[in-house]
Amino acid sequence: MFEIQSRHAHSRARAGILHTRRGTIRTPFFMPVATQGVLKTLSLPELYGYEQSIDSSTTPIVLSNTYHLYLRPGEKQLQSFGGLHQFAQWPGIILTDSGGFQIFSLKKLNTLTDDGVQFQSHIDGSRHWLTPERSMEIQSAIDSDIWMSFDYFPGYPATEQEVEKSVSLTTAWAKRSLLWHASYWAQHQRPPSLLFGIVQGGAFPHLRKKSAEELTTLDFGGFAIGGLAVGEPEETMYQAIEEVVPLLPERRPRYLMGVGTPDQILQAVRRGVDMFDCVMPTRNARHGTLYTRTEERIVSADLSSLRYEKIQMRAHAWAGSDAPLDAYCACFTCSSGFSRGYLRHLYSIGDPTAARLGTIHNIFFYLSMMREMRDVLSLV
RNA sequence: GGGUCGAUACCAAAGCGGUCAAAUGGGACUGGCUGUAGACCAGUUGGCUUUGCCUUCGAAGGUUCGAAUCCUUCUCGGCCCA
Repeated sequence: MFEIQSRHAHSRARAGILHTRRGTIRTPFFMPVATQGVLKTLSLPELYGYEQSIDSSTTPIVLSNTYHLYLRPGEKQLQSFGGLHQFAQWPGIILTDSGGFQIFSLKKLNTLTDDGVQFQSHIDGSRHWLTPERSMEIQSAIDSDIWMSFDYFPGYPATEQEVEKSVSLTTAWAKRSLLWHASYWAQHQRPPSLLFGIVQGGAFPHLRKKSAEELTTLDFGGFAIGGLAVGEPEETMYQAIEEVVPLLPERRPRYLMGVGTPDQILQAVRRGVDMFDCVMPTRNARHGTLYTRTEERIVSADLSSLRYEKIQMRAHAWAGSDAPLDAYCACFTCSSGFSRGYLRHLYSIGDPTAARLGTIHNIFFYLSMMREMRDVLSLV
């Protein structure tokens, strides 16, 4: 399922190939976040084309979300369309988050029990139960290719007691997720989806260890590190990664959930992480922050640093500027010849086109950066 | 020419004797966004030697302990009558 192709001489970084039922992906990779089956301003077929144009040797992938798709359009519609791939016209790979993160991000709207969570919809206030089994069931309706087990993350900061509870609940729920997944695919002839477990434990080393040890006794297709980049110091996050990675099986992909900035991704790759997702490139694009290269290559040849700038497109500094957004970028936005002055104008008047052009560019930046990392790792 | 209403910070617009450097919008400027509820949120928007001081509410006078708020004249604008 996962093959390691090469290892970096000066870090734990590795290049590999993850086999899924819908194609293979080269690692390390980044998944754009299409929570509700769209990349907010960009349709999935558009994204597919962009992903392919950046690296044709790997299958495009996006992340989507169980909770959000359950509320709208709902399992029935997803099933009648034959899953999210057909519904959203996405021929690539889909990884679905389990909805566990929404226990945290929508915590004012739910009640936790050992069995699962009762959510109050953020849309109309209606009440819904989400359990490990329901999460699996919904992911089966979405028909995604990589499923995440239903986990519980208490937020940060959290007391040792709260984190302990999140670890034990996450392990219990991981077992239930795994059981459901196994029995579901035993009854179906199609190639099965992968199921990943999620390590919790917050900033407590012994709890991270406990969580990793408990989960790795289970037969997951990959392992995620959850509950990081939520307000803790960056150094704490790196320490947690360094503690957890050696406890995870070498022959399974490692996924750092929700991370992060370009630098954080590089640092995590160096610490042995293979997969990432983050709303940063897309949300920042909508809000006017764009990433640009300062040299032709973003990633340094020794995988030690990145060369880029983060710019505020709304800033007065760009008013009237005829400079290109990013002279080294091949994305639609950059190759169309728009000046920074014009792009600033679009952000300034609040036209949705600004969000679109910015999203295309930032996604290109992130995916190009990952491609460069893979290229560097493949050369060693 | 007569009458009448109005003139407040970048714009619009509250305030109608002290608690006003002046509500609220908009605009502008700065930031922030990390398994996406939120194409959003936050801060600043007269000056300074900033727990306070100075200048400001069309202009000039005046009343008052105290005026953006009351009075007089003027300037400009809207409306009505000639």
